[in-house]
Amino acid sequence: MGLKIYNTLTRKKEEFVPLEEGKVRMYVCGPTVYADAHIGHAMSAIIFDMVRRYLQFLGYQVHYVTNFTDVDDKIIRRAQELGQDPIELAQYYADKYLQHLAELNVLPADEYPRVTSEIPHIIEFIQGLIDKGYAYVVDGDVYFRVTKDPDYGKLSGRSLEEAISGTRIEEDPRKEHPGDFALWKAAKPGEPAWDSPWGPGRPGWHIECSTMCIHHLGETIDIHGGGNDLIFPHHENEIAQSESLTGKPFARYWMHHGMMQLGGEKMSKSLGNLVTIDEYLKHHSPDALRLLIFSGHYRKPVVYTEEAIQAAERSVARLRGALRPPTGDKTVGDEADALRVATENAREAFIQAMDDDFNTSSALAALFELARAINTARTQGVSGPFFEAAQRTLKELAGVLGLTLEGRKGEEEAGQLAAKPFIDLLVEVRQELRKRKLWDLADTIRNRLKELSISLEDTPEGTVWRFEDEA
RNA sequence: GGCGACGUAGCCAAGUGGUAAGGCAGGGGUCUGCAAAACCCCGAUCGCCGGUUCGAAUCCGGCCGUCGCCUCCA
Repeated sequence: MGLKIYNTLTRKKEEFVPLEEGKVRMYVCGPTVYADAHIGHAMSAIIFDMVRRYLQFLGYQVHYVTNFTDVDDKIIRRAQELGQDPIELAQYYADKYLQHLAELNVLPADEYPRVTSEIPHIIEFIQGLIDKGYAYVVDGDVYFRVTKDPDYGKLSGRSLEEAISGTRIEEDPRKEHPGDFALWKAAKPGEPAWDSPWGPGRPGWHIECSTMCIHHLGETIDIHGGGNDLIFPHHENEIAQSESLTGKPFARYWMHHGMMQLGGEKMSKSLGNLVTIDEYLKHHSPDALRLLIFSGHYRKPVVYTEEAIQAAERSVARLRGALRPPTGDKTVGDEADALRVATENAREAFIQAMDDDFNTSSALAALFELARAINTARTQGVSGPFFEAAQRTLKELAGVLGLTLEGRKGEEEAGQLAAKPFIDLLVEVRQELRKRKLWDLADTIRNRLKELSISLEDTPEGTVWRFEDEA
């Protein structure tokens, strides 16, 4: 068996074999930082976080690099509008994005290169292409010569003619071929610029990723990922540049995920149909976003709606609920045995699903089945090692998907802690009311607490209460 | 116009040749003073039409619909 990954380059699922045994070199294209990131960006980070976590779960040592584009036309324009320094603006949004990723439980990358930190390498890269005849200089700009690259178009599956016919590429008489793309852009007045052999300027978009990738991970990497909107021209051009320079395959597996949609269209900054991560986190949990994303396949689009995220929130609550403590004391017997078997089955089903090109939807089904088995066992009075093992497995496998199965933390919790003795007191009083069969008053307390997001459950062992975000 | 993906119960969604996972919502039941939580039971023949096959949601062709890329984009 083993892991299979769908490779955009070959349009097939392929068995995953890394370049170097036990190690994976992985690069994911990060955002251009000129505004608040939205949950489509979060989705990209979350999907590759899951890929990375699963590879680590399988025992691979993963070297994970993702970048920030911190110099480009949009950043410059936005900075000019705001009267700010473009590099500082980019820095601000990059920092904010990193903080959001942490809140979303995305593991930090090993490196976060940026355009501004790679300029010398980029210049060297471009010079290498010029020396080999793959690039040419015009008025301080440098362009890649697509006609010199025989397999240009192999990733996106379009020929050079197709790539340009019917497109809206502006004819630029200075370019040899309309498909030629900029490696280096001569600086206009007031723009950030670096000295280069071709005059002051800044890198084009595609060159940065190629350079960072090769610089930090080597000439051939295992996995190169991004949204499917990057296939053309971005990744196509990355391949062209990189392979023309090194003569070696650039990436062995190209992974592309589908887009997050809002209102029937791709969520995007240019369309303005977006939910920022900031906004999302004010109302919903990180786990719910993961559940929404992973309930479908990563290569398909995800439609974001308020209803969908609330359904996901309830699904997460179900998984969390399975982590509640046992209530009985049966440590052995048929019931305990059944739970042991269910645990083993869940692990197996989870791995089988994930091995099949990260079929998270199917993997989640295995988690829900395990949750049910745990709940059944709890009702039957099972506890002890098998119960603990089942819960540990649920947490572990959920963790591979980056789900924490924990309630909210931080400021809210501080306030909640302070309220605890008072809630205990109310619950105690209500118990007394129930003993005296004063149901009206007892129910009033329960209802009023419910309005404050505190739910009460009367069990045979007594009343338990919890803040609604917790298990 | 070119390239590509998708269309499965009320909603989300796996499954891609042998008679349909899972989640949310809904209905019924067990439990409960009533609830809640949990558990049990109930639901689809897979966009439409035609073809291949002993057999298709699953392969082929056509049609309809949705989305993505072809321009900055996760």
